Amino acid sequence: MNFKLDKSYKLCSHKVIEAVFEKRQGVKQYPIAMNYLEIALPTQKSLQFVFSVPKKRFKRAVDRNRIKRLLREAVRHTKWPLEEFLMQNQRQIAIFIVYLASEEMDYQTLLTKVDQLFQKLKHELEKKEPKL
RNA sequence: GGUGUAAAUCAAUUUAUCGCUGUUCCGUUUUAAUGGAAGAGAGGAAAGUCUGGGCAGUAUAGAGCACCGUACUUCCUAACGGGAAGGUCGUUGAUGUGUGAAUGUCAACGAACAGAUAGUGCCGCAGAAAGGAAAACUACCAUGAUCUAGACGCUGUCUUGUCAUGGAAAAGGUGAAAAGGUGAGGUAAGAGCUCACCGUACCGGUGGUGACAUCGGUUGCAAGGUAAACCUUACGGACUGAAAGAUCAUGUAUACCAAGAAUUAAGGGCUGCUCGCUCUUUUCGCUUGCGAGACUUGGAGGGUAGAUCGAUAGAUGCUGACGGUGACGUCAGUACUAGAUAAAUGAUAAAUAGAUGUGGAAACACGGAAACAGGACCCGGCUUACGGUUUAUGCCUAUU
RNA sequence: UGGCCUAUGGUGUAACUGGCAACACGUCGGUUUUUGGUACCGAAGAGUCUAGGUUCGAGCCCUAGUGGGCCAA
Repeated sequence: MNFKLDKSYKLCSHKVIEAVFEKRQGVKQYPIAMNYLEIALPTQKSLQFVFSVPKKRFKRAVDRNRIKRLLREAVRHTKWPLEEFLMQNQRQIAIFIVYLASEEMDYQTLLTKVDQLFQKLKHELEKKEPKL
């Protein structure tokens, strides 16, 4: 089980991010939305993430940073089943995570939500496999 | 005890597990990945972007105007619109002196605090009049007239009214503001008309680096407010902004450079037309001034996306001595690796300690890191947000 | 990151050089109509984003803050 989440998991390429939003594939579980796309990434990792908290809802940088840190912590603990599944099948996906709520939530609820989302995502990817 | 002001100071600590971003060291292999260890990792405002610099690039012979900024004095500083000390003025409180107008002392707080006889503008409504020493509503005084009414001592006199001419600028009302103030003399009534005192202006002496202070004198007091209205004076200011800029890699326009050649081109004017003469063009606010020019050949390389540098040891902090009223300066010692890039400091569990608060007579119990807030080239300030602790001090209240 | 603009009834805009905050639409009441609309008559509704300052007087001038918007890659 890999609990690491270092720089190589960070999605930076403008082109890939734009592509993710053009496809509009996503799973949602309040207060989090994940847009994803299966695409060849310039890394050996099978996953890359963007964490986003809108400035319109959270005016202060302190609040945005705090929520992003909590999300990153939750993802770090729950991503391993999905990552192993992708590694076995030699697939790569980019994920754009957006925080939708306008209030800060505690770590435990975020952890369960993120876990549920990754399970959903895994199901959808399993369904799609035959097409490829 | 309450409340205000000023200054100083803190912005939790420890352990375990799982992680994040740099640095150093030791390994592994496919040399760009990966494993391990050590040590480092947000603020007093990191914020607002209001300012001053460093740094970088571009521009610039010089001068004037325009534009922008600053504005009591002296000093500090790399510099400042910042700071220190001082001056003046104002407000409030306390307390004196004087018949009064005024004025002294103490304390706290505040001041965008140069110039209003350089000029221009504005001052609504109200009011006679709002800036020209002007005006005359009520009221005042004098002289004349007699159409009014009344009294008496009745050919007249007096009082009152009305009208006319003149005096005066005191009183009233208006207004934010009405042209020195108080007291006395003076006068037909009045008036700095005169006098004393007060205020103010000017001149001179003394003290101070200076703003100013103080003393004395004077044919002055006739000319308000507004410069956060235009403006005047003095001083200062080139522009851009790390997304600056440099290097690497990629490899192409005619902006750039050099040489050659040429004195040409476009538009306007003079003329019926051509030639010719003459003016303008450009330097990006304008003028003056100084320069340049179409074309050909050669050189040199633009944009997009990316990497590295720029980029973290400095006008640095702390301690001590000396100089200075102080801001601050000098010397000595000592300490200090944040450096990310859609952007690192987190999560979980426990312990220590723990303000306000709640209950209680007290002991104590409960409760629980909590306010404002997250670097983005770096420093000096200012402003704004905000929790606690300590010290000093003004005012109010209570007790002794 | 740097620069600039703006805020006025419920909505959209005025208010010139500082001097009683105006207009349209909408809202409400009435008249007309069998009823509704149209039309006509009338009324209410801001004290100018917030806090200070300058001034006799501030929507306007100055300072600080808050919200909204725009430009530069």
